[in-house]
Amino acid sequence: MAQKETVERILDAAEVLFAERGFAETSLRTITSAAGVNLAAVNYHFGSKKSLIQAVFVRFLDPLVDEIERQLNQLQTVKERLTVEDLLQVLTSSVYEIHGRGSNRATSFMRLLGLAYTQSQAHLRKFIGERYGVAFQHYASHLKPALPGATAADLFWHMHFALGTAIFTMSNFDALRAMSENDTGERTPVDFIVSRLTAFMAAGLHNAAHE
Amino acid sequence: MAQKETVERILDAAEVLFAERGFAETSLRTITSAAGVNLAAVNYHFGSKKSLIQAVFVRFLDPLVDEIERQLNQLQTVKERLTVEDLLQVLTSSVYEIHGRGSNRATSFMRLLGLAYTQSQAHLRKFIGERYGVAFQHYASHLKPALPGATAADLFWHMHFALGTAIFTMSNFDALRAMSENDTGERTPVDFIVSRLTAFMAAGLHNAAHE
DNA sequence: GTAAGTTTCAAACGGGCGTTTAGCAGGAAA
DNA sequence: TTTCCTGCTAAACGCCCGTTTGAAACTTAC
Repeated sequence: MAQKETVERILDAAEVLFAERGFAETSLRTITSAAGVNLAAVNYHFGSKKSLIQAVFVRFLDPLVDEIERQLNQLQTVKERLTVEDLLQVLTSSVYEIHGRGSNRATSFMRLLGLAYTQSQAHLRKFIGERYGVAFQHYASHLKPALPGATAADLFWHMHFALGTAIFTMSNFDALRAMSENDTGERTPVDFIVSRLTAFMAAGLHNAAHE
Repeated sequence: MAQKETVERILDAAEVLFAERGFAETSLRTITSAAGVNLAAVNYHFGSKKSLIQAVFVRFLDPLVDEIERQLNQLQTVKERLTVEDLLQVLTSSVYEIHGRGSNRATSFMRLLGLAYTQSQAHLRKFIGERYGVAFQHYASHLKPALPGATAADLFWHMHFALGTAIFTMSNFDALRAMSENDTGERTPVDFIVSRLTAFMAAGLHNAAHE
């Protein structure tokens, strides 16, 4: 009990602080003092800072990937060929299913996903690729029939364009919303942004098939 | 002469190394030894590491922003209302104009632009906003008539969706191209990627006006 | 109640960091 | 020739980092 509490508290603090400042910029001392545990606890329970970073991702991604898989399979029993819009919908509703609609844990974690790409943490990218590569390929395999006429190269690039749009937007969510509030004078509702984002991605993806 | 050489060599090394590893992860010792200059030279010529980071951005962005402005003005003497495609074309041809088509300095710098968003360098975002905010607004002002029917919120969000797509793709350019080569077995030409990227962005942007 | 095993803790370790300092080299000005 | 100034440099400063250690505190099992 006491153990689980410590581990859980470290993960909670690390998830928030990594998202706010990045991995290299967040020290173990900052994490452990925010979590109210001893500095040595990280190395005792996780072994190293690298392993802690990976553990943060596992705790979030494992249930999310399972939920996506579940929704994909369920949808397939109803429709034979899924549309681009279906596939994007699966992503957002999976996040909602796990965390509820207004969760800022989700947007905070999207920032982590973005950091995983842009920060120099080769071990993390390798780890994510190894652990979630199959699930990613499975999801991608549904996109091919949804975009008839697109070549393999088309698919690859347009999928990553869409991925980039989502990751960039989500990972800078708070900053963008603050800027928009400055510009237009009113706070944009999350649902509006999400629906516009998916529409943007869908329009771009469809473009892959029409050439 | 001797001075300029040292300053220039520090900027060259810093630009490459920051892009490869990020700001916090690149030490002044790494930069100065790569540049072949003394460690203290950075603080002597730039004052601090923060100022060095800003100087890297100024050296790249100042000429680029000027070129974009020039092309915008020139285009306006020919056409009264610029299209989305025109505006995107200005961006790519400005980069080409300054660095030539195949330059990897451009893609390397795009990575820096991405890092400026995602890394915790508040001073840098503030600096960029202050120095280039006006130019950004000017560019954005051309987008409004190009997308009739879009509200201010539509414009803001779709523009940042597009920005995110570009920054994410460019800043992970090498990694993405390596993945694609793994997948499809052949190396995608830069021109193909750029043209698909702009088409993706244009399709998404047009989507803002049609609702 | 005692032994064994787990978890927590304060303290220290070696190392890398950004920055500062005091002095050196060498051309320009007098 | 001397004086000044700018560019440069070796060495050191204090600080924070991730990790390790050895003992204390607590649980569990017999």
